[in-house]
Amino acid sequence: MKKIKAKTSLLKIYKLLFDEFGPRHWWPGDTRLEIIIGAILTQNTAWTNVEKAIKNLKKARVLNIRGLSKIPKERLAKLIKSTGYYNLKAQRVKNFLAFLNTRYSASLKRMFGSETRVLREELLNIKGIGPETADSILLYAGESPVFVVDAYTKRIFSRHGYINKNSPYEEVQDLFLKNLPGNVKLFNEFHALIVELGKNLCRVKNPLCSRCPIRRIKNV
DNA sequence: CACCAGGCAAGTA
DNA sequence: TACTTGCATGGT
Repeated sequence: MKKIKAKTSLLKIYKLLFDEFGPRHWWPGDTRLEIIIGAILTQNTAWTNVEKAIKNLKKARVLNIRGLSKIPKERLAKLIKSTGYYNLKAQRVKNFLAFLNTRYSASLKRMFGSETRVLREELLNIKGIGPETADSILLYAGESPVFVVDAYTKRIFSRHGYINKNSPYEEVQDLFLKNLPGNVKLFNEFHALIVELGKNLCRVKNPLCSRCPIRRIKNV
């Protein structure tokens, strides 16, 4: 009977990544609204392209609830052009503001005062906000203990045998929720570290990528 | 030149 | 249910 070693705990992996990359200081953004808009704009897009758009919105003085509510969609699209999919994203930003204005009478404070599970469902009902964007909003703007799953999370943790590569979003999320303390700061940093790892080391298809920090613990 | 980037929705089979 | 495709600019 061969002994099967337990997998390295997620908390150990977190510590390993933190030692490797250090604090990521997420989410970059001055206000909750800026974080929310950034979450929409960064969909399938490099963050550097989002920074330009955020700067444009600030310069045009529309990065606030009233400004984004009133600005014509066409003008908004021009301001966020650098993020790609600009027509689509302009509509998505508009969709969020319409929701915020009608459901929570234009108050982020009231919105985040809502119960997390309820608010998550409401956000998912907005056209253009899927699970990753909704959870990013809840964690980084709302500071709720929600774990954000992205393509890197699935790729890395399926490659290392923690999940199947085609596991649905909520199943991957549960792995982290059930094996980590529900701590906002931890969830914040862990997701950011996973993105950093994905960007730097795990792009190759080879599952035995020797430079991967996770591999430094045997049998991970 | 090809490929990817902190996805999502709608359409097809 | 499980793929596929449109969306589109900017960096490497």
